[in-house]
Amino acid sequence: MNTSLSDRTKTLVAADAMPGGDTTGYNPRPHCSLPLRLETLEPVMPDHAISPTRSQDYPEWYQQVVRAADLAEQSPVRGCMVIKPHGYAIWERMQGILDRMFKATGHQNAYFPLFIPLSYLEQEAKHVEGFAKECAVVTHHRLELGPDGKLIPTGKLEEPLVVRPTSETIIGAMYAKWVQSWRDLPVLINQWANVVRWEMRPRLFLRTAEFLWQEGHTAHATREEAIEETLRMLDVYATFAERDLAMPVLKGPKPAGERFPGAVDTFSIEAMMQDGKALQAGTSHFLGQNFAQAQGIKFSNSSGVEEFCWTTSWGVSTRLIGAIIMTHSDDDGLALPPRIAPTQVVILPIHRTDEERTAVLACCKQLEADLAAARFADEPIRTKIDARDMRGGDKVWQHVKQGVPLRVEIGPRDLAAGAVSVSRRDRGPRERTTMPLAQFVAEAAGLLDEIQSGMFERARAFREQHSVRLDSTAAVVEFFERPAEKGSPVQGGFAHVHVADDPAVTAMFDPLKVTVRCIPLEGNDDPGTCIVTGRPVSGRSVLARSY
RNA sequence: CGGGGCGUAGCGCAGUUGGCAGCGCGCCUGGUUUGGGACCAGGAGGUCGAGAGUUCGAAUCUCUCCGCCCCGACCA
Repeated sequence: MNTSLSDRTKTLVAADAMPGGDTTGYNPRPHCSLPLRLETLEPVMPDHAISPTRSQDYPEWYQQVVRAADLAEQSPVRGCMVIKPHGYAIWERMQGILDRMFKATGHQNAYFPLFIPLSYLEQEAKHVEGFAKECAVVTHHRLELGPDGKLIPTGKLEEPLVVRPTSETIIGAMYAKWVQSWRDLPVLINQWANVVRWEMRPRLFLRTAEFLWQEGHTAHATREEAIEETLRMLDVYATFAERDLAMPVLKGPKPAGERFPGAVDTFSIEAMMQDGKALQAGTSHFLGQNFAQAQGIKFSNSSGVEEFCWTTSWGVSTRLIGAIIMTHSDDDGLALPPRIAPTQVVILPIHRTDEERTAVLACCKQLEADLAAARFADEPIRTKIDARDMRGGDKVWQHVKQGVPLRVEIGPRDLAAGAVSVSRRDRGPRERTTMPLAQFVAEAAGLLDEIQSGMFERARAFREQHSVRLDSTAAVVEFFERPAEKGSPVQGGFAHVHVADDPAVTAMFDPLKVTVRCIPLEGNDDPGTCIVTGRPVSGRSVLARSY
């Protein structure tokens, strides 16, 4: 930004408001004083592409990252977002990988109705209680033109229909018809769908009135088999989160108060976001026979005796996109783990003349083909040539903000030298390395692998750094009330504490806005006594603030 | 649904005795540039969130409604 002094005088406020031409346009100091800027005589250059930074204003930073990466935006419908192509491409990656994992564990996809008869929801007492407050209800099926030209709903339905907040009841009703014999079991079905939960306070990806997800619903002959399924899918989610999203998670059962309405046991994977809060990134429920009894999902066992099925359900949603953002992104915008990135390598041609353009583009296309022939994570490397006619710097920053793992620039000088210049999203945005083109082709997959594991390690180190073992209520209070350190958005973190699953525990930490997230299944052979009730417990629970 | 903040060009904002709707960025065109978020010139773009009211006259005053953001209650 080579602004002359006089120009700067004219554009001071704007320069300050738009660091480096950031199109998000966030302006933290709209009334920036003129003299202050003139004194320094420095061009107002940004330190970061995203403003505010994480430590300045974490929630605002999150929204700016979503916008700068062009993932989604608010729709005209309250609480509902539009998922834009880049955001949807990430979701499609997630779908692709998870879908393969579901199939590999024996599941099939099917599709059930969006609408659920009101009476179905009433079948399971706790289930109604849990979802009643956030249901969209369809009561009419026709519109008529009123005298004032406005449309009026008419044709009242006999029985109102609920837009599914989850599909246990409608799917269970079908299972009741499908299952008769022990030979019909297990039923292992998944559906990719949208659901609606009329949330009070929506946030892009993290909590929207309508969201996309998958919901697996299974029915089994025995309790053991259903529990095994519940834990198997929890493992699938944990593997996916850690291997593909580079997001370390804790998995374990939730306390009674945090259970899915109608479940006997709810297990979750919990991830730590960069502000120290926990995000429930996936859940797997053991439903016991609750739904089977409510809906009559019965079978004759091999002895001819009629029994109720044991069912499970499990799901992850577009919330995972929010999880990626808050796990990996930095003050320059989104950073995508290579395995989930829709584009892993972006090739940026640099040229002036038409001859240069032709030669450079030819080289780019060859590189694209070479990379497609190379493999990373058992797939061709996903490459995009960005030949748009716009300034190079602008283009580079767009890809930084969109989180593309590797950027490759090819200009006439590189062409002459048979080289490329390579930048990594996990390094500084201005860092570049020049290497022979052939070497890059050979090493690209390795680089992606290094970025992937580096992102995971960094996230894990962050979580460990903000995790503590605490042994008194006073220590817990101190941990969560201690103000964030300068330059850090983190307040609190994960506290591993001995607590019983008891209302007294919930009440104790309620003022801190801290809850028991889960009781980790792994590395938790650590018996002790509950710091609130004094009862013996077999291991530590994780206390945290959560999304 | 409670508390707080806010709705003026795509984005960020200015516009307080009510009197022609502005600035910057972005966008378009032309030119000069080009290995790093360029410069010059010209241009397009707004029923000022919606409705009602007060007034000769409303972005500005009054009322109602809608939406967004933050904090709470609820949740994937």
